[in-house]
Amino acid sequence: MNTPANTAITEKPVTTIREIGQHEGQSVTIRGWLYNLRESGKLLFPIFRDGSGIIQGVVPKNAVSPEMFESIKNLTQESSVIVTGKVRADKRAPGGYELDVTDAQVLQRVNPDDPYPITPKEHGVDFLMEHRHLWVRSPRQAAVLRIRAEIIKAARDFLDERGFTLTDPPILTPAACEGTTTLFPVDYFDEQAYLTQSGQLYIEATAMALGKVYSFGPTFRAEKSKTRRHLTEFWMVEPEVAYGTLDDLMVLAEEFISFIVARVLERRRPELETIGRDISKLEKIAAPFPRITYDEAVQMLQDAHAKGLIENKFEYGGDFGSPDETYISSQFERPVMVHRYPAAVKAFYMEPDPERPELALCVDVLAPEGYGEIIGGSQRAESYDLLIKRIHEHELPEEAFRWYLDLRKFGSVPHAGFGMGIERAVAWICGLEHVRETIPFARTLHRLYP
RNA sequence: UCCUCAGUAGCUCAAUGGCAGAGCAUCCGGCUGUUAACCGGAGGGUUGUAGGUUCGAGUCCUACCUGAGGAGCCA
Repeated sequence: MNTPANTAITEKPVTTIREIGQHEGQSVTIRGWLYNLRESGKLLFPIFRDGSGIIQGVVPKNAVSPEMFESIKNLTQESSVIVTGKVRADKRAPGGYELDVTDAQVLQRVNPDDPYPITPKEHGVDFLMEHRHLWVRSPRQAAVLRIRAEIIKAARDFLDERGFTLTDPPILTPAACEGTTTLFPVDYFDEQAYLTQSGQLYIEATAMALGKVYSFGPTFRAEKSKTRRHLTEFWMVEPEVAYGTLDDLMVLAEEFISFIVARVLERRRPELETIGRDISKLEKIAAPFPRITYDEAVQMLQDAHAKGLIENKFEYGGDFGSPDETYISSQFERPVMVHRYPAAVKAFYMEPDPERPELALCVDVLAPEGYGEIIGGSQRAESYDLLIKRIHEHELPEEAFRWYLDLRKFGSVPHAGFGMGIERAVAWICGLEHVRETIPFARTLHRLYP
């Protein structure tokens, strides 16, 4: 960090607030922003943040020049500043250390006539989302974004270490995986293209080439959903395994999630504490996860209705609604894997259960604490004849799936894969109310700005 | 698409149909250990928009706009 460019500004070692404890008793420089300023007569308490943490500075009037004292006293919230001072351990400081400020170079002072809008007070959702580009500076939001990054790294490390190859599917696609009403259309020269809903069909192709593959990227759904679990643009990680079966997939899913949670607990505990997550709930997350069939889940729901625990009676054959998923997941402390749904309510590309062909070899992983479905996966239809029949049944354009059907003509094998929604996983692991806080700039039904 | 709720100062919110207010933020003043500091003072408003009822509307009625939560659909 101590490059010539930095030493031009100051001769003291440049450090971060996170690592400032290593410099106790020394004079150091930190580069950041004013988070808040308290004063008590001839004593100033400027609080600085630098992206790594927060530290309180102390400036007695008689310790610095009158000009320096005035300069710090006139600092406004979020003014950028390079601060030099001596690191001192102090029991009164929340982070354990304070900085006895000797110098503060103001790069840009925020104009008090147009002050920083996000004050250290309560704000509403609409206001914060309108100022998301500034809201990300808040300690809580910064912690969530660090955990998100850790979850993504953990997901990729897990797959990379197990012999999966990252193969990036296209974002611009000619057709839908599922219904066309949920696609975002874009002009593609003289043709109509759509933003991808899932990389799945493409990674089925690369799985036939490379064996074990995954994709990680943005996906888009034009669903008019206004709930705490929905974004129109969200990120998915999707592994796909040639010669994989539904049973293989469930083992992969539970090990995958367990690895990610363990990694966050290992490396992002301070951030989990910053956001006030109940860590004991995460410490219970370890494979194996409970597995129940769709039939068993339906029985649970009908028993619950009989006992008056849930409002609506669930009819066999339908897909679970949000309240149903919440009830099922609330019965377990670990994620629960629900498998073998009726094929009629699932996507066209799923392999039927050979023992009960009306069921699909699929699995949904429901996160605990009511966070709903974080993973959906299946063994894929293997036979050309079945697949083309399903494409027709779902009234999908056969022409657009010509290449996909080729995969069943040229060495078709059993294969399986799943997709995990990053934002829902982050919301669950962080214990957040809404997925909009799990991504730097959320795209929701009514928000395209900032 | 449907259901519910909300829109008043920069922000968070008050105001029985009867003078539009408080806290925070901003500005001025005070305080040598403050922890969303505190104390005193100042400035700051076309009450989302358009109609209607009424002696009188922030408040009641209608329509619309914007946002939030939920349903459906989904990760």
